[in-house]
Amino acid sequence: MGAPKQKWTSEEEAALKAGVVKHGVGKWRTILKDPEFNCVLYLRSNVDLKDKWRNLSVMANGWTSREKSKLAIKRVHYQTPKQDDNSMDTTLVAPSDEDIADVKPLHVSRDMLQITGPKRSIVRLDNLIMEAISSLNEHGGSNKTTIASFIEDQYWAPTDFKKLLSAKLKYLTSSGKLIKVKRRYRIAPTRAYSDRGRYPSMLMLEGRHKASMKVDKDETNIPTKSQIDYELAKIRSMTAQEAAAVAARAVAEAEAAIAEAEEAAKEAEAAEADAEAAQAFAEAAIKTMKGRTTPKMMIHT
DNA sequence: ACACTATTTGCATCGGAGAG
DNA sequence: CTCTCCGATGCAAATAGTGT
Repeated sequence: MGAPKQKWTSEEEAALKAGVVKHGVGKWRTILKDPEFNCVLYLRSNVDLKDKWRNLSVMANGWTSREKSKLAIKRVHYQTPKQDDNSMDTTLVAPSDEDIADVKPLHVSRDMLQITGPKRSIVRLDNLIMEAISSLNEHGGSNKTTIASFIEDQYWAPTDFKKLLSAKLKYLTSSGKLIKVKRRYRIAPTRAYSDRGRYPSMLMLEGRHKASMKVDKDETNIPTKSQIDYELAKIRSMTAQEAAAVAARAVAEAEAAIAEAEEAAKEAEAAEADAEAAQAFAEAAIKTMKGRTTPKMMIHT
């Protein structure tokens, strides 16, 4: 074929993984534009990134090249619910059995479950939770136990699944994707800018995006174009060793971020446990009160 | 000026070719 | 057989053009 094969170096692989951790799967252009990874990946195109990620995913799942061609990254066609992994639109349109949710190398995030079925291998817990709530379709939402049972019935869950689930529920609630009422979770209405399935990204820097920029500036730290140009110029002048060092640093930072997130999840879980204990105590107290009062005097809660 | 439609542009995926 | 490259394709957003 045209260009000679350019084998992926470990630095490039690391940068790609770090990029996916930072920006998510499918954000190839964004990863490429990120000054943190561009120094290593500047020789690659967005298609290259996608291809390599496909390969990594296949390897991580132990599929052969034959299976790969049929199964590798078949999933809901990207555009239909075009979105970030965290977007909740997936939950509204539950994937069919034919679909394969995000296929990712296992080490990128522990926030996924292995699935015993022949087609699915790894899906994000976020999506499973949304799928569970949506499928259960219980009036007033579903509680944690029901959601856990639903997921465990269908998928292989890791030993610390309950912990992960609590943390994730907490996170989804705090981020507004779920609404928690009396220990039941239900899906929150779709947010404005996710209805097109696109989250703000570096692409917004491009001229034609500027006019329509709706991003809350307090939430994003978007560098100016000149800053990016400067970074890119700096990066391009680096030697291979320097570039590799920058990539390694990027990976280390990404790993640190993951560790931090996991720590935060643990704290969230502990907080939730406390809250649940308090609620249980309150309910017990109310029951006691009810037992002591005549029906006429019962306080309506 | 505004609304609507057509065209262009950018990005992502799929699936196959072929070098190594 | 694996891994990379590449063409075809589809979708969404931006932009240009046109009518009222």
